[in-house]
Amino acid sequence: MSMAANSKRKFEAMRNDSRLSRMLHVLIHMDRHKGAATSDMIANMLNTNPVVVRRTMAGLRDQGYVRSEKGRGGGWTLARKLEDISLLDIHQALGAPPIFAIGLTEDHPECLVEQAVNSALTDAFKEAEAVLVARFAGVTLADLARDFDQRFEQISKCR
Amino acid sequence: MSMAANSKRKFEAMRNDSRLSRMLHVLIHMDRHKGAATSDMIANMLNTNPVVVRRTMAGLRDQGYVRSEKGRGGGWTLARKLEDISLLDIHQALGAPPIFAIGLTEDHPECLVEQAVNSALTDAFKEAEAVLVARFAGVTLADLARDFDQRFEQISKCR
DNA sequence: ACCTCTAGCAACAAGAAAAGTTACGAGATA
DNA sequence: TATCTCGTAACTTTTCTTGTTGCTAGAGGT
Repeated sequence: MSMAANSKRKFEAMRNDSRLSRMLHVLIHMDRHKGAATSDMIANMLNTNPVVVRRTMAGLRDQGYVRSEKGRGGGWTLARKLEDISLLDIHQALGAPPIFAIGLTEDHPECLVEQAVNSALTDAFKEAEAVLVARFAGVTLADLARDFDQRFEQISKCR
Repeated sequence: MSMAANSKRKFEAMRNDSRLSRMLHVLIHMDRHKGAATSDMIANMLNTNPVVVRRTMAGLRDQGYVRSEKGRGGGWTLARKLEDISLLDIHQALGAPPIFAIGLTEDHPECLVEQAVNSALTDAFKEAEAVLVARFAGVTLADLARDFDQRFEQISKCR
């Protein structure tokens, strides 16, 4: 029963890039778990498969946020404290994928109308992106963990 | 030579939704053009084909920003003045497509960690979206046209 | 030594989404 | 009536991301 792990969700092919959300989820769980988490375990948690996990976590490893160890007893461990990892860090470790689903056209670079349109749109997008990046930079995984604690407390109280 | 129009760009299938950019481009040109623009003409301008143009412009027509007329001499005309159309109007007329390429996960709605993560992310996205929407609402097509005029003037001066 | 567990990696398959395409219908005008 | 034009449905193409398989290599335990 060692390698009976993966594949649950076959369809429903993700219109959005949910890697950031997933990695944040995983990292916080890793912090609590204490002990290496195997790709298989993580894949189960995310309803995906171990190869996808390794693929995605590779970026985090390269940036020094997690470590991976081969062999028996190996797996993934946090390489930093949660308070030293921001949402922006993880976003960038994932390769800073495009934030916006809306894009510009470059069909007629010399067209002054196109230039005016693109200029207005890029200004707006840059402004929104700056806000998002600032937000991401200002939130650490420790903040999320604290939020978790509060939610847990809240639920405990209600019983 | 009447119907030798469409298809230039076969490949390069658009990673982003560029409909907003394209429609803005078209609308401003329509304002200058004076006279109905056929889907074929517009398709040529955008390096696409007439059916895609109709499909996209349908939303703008339904919201009253443009009119379409069938038959000889028909085509598309502006139904409002440029100063009465904002970028936000067009975005919404296109069905308010998703702005962000990054999404959340709902794998474990009961998981408090996931809740904490999603809460932080949605807050950030909402804030960024509010900024973008405010920007879009504050810019009219007339503003873009003015920007065009300035660029044109600039170029004329440089000669 | 050998066996098992683990990540790393490359290559391929699958599924979905957006755009492109084809085909035909309906209205308008000469 | 012939032709131009949009309206629309159905199908195809292209591309992206993820999922999957198969193999290599390293790390322990037995």
